Amino acid sequence: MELEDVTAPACCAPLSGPVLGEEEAVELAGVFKALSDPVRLRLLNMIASAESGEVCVCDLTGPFDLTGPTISHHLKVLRQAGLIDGERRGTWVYYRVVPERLTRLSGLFALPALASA
Amino acid sequence: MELEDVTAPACCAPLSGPVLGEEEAVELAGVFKALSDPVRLRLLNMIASAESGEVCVCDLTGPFDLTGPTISHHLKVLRQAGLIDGERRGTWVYYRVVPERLTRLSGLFALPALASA
DNA sequence: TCGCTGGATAGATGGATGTCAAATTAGAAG
DNA sequence: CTTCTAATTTGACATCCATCTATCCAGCGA
Repeated sequence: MELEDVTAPACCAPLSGPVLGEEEAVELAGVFKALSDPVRLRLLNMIASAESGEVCVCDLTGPFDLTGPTISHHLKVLRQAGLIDGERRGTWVYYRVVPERLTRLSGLFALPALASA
Repeated sequence: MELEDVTAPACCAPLSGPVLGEEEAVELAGVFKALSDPVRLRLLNMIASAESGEVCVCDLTGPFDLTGPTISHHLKVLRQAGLIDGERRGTWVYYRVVPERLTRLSGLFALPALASA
């Protein structure tokens, strides 16, 4: 289940911060691209709101009118973005969120006052 | 400079919240799609970090190795996502961020504890 | 070992998207 | 009115992406 994390040093400085370099912009855009699909957002929502903190893939296929491979593809994209992490236990695979990744994004949209005076 | 805002009722409930409906997911995904391009992220960054709170389009074209129409296109996407707003004054057009829109996004990534016990 | 099931991968395809060149609109100045 | 500049729109093109079908891999049990 190892998968290269392309977005390691991404973000942390708010969008209104000093200057967003081209490289940082590319990395950040990658994360947002992973979030730019309704199915992936719902998948992430289901995983993030799970009572046990994790969700079996077998429970993620049902709610969607999509084939298994498609769901698998979306989970892979979320995984590559570093937003979720998966583990195989026996026959089933379980996914959970990567908390640091989500809380980091939160700080991006802070605004510095917008003092008009 | 009027432009339909497709994302009006989007967001507010955190991603780890109850259940993300399909419609909400589509709207939210639209906002993230607008943020999923490096050029647009840098544009938003420049606008959000402007001293005066606004930036002339004429100052946004230079930093990029792109043509005017392309920059204009990206600004339109950000505008349609409700992230920025533009105003024409004489010959020039000035863009500024829509603060509510950015601060809203911030709350999306809050996590409820992740209590493993 | 064989077969069954859950999940991932590979390849193909239709639709979306970033980019540019050319044409168009909006103001300002002669 | 004409012309020049700033910015957007239009149309075209290459690329990317979500989805599918078919295939393959990993565990479990008989």
